[in-house]
Amino acid sequence: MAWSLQSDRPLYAQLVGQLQRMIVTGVYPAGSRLPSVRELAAEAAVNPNTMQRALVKLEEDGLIFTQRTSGRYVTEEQEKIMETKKEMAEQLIFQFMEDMSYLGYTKEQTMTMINRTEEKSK
Amino acid sequence: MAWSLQSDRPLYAQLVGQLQRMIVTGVYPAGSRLPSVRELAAEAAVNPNTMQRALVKLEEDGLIFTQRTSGRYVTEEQEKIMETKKEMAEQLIFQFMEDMSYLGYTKEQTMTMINRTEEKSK
DNA sequence: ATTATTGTATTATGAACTTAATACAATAAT
DNA sequence: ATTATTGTATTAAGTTCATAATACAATAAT
Repeated sequence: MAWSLQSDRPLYAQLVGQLQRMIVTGVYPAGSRLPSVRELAAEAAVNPNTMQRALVKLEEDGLIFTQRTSGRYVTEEQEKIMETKKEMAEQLIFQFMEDMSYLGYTKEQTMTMINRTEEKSK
Repeated sequence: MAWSLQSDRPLYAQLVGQLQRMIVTGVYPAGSRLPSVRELAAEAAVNPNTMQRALVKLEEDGLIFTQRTSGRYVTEEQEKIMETKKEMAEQLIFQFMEDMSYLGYTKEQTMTMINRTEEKSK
């Protein structure tokens, strides 16, 4: 899963989302060490300050913690991670259904349209 | 449908989306006149310059046109409007399914989760 | 003990966005 | 004919965002 960044949203906000995604999908498992700020920034091709800002936000949310000069680590609490994943999915669903509703589509109509789409290959 | 604006995206971009939505859902029917820039800006509680920017974008997309000093009008082409609505829905679905896929959910799993949600009341 | 890496902080610069305050030409309304 | 409303343009100011270039203390690695 590459870093996909657009231009119509603040970078740091997008980084938060992508890092969350990497954590809840096991790219960085519970308890594992994250690459350093500088490494992550290089990977995502952004300024270290910007990556730092995203990481601080993740720490505020309790998804990662900092070990003084050793680096940052994903929380040990597997439950916290699973809960975050669930919340992310629920938020996606809620927002999507609301958007479709605003466009005038009922749940049934939306389901029908989804069924006609191609499954994303792995 | 009220103006719901957040802070993590440029205002004018959000205004474009909301205006599109109002047009494709018939709040402003084909051929009808839009409120003036100043009126729309007041409604949305934004600066006229910002609303102007959004309207220019809508005009570039061919959804509205300008009559010199009389005001702006929704396109007469009903097909154009329906097509836009369809594109908006397809874009929502594609993005949603991709996001869910990134979280590790298959189409079937996603459908199941949607089925468990409450239908939004009208 | 020395070196390298860690997170963190600071200052400066520029771009994008938004608001504010006007102003003007064209024309619809009166 | 006069007035009001229309889209449009301009200039200034402030905020947020992002990058760049450093610097420093703590500590892991050597």
